[in-house]
Amino acid sequence: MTPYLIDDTDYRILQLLIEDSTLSHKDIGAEVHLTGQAVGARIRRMRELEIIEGYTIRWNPLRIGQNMHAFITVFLSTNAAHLPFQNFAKNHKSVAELYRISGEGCYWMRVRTVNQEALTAFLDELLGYGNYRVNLDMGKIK
Amino acid sequence: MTPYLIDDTDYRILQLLIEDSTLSHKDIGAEVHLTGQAVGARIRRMRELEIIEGYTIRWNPLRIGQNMHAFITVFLSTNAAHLPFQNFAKNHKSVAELYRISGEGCYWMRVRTVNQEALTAFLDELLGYGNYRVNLDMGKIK
DNA sequence: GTAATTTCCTTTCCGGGTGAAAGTAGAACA
DNA sequence: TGTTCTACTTTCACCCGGAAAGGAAATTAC
Repeated sequence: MTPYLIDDTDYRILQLLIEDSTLSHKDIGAEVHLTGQAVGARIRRMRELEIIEGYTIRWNPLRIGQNMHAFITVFLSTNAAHLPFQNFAKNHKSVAELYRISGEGCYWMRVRTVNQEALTAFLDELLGYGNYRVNLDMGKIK
Repeated sequence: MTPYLIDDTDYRILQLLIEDSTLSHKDIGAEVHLTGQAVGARIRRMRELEIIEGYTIRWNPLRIGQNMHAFITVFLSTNAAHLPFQNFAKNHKSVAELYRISGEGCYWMRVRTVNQEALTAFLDELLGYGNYRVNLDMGKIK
């Protein structure tokens, strides 16, 4: 499969970077049969096209005591509730991700807190905007 | 809040790296009042503690035609279905994330496909293991 | 009270990665 | 055949990152 806007080589470079973004351009080049500089140029192009949005790290919240990880579906009954809710979620540091969704519910979000009390406190706040359904992470499989 | 195992300086370094892992140790040091080498040592320590698991990129699947993004809750009725399902999900490239969950449902997963047909095909396969509830991403807010 | 140890930092130094610039090969097209 | 464009390689200079050595402060033992 050759994706939109990029060729197979770009796609392989992208996959390598997703796995390990510290790979040197030279090492990537050895994989895809290019010089490091050519790889650099392709990466720069993908950044300009905003295919690559930035560089970040994979990290483990559990290791620093962020022990609760919840998937929450939010149900809002009135139109007026949307903006206040969005502001609440955007500004709350426990909300790691937030999406508008189709299907059951209005929003889906990923929430992380240090412990159960903090999650309960979060849910109490959330009740001010609408109803919710919570699923707790009981183990990452993939 | 000072998290488990690491001090405030480590935490600030971690946050900076999450935002942009290409920041030089020197620049991070300027933020947290350390030399680049001291920052490097702290980062190395966090890697050894597996707080930092690796370096990766933030990228936009939409830009290369990965147009469908779905949050799927899976319901399995029999014990025997779990292992086959896990193998299916682990090996399927459309499954971006997979968690065991508490609450309604047995598993939660994030699925990305190029288009609606591919998602439908995926769901047809999924039916071989159990039932599901699908929510489509209609817009990322955070 | 003082010496030894540990921890964490800074300074110094070297290998190697990255980006810019210049040059080259091949495809598209009139 | 000549022109242009694109994508690559080569070369070069700069800066980053890790290793090693040295120093300051806190902790522990006697």
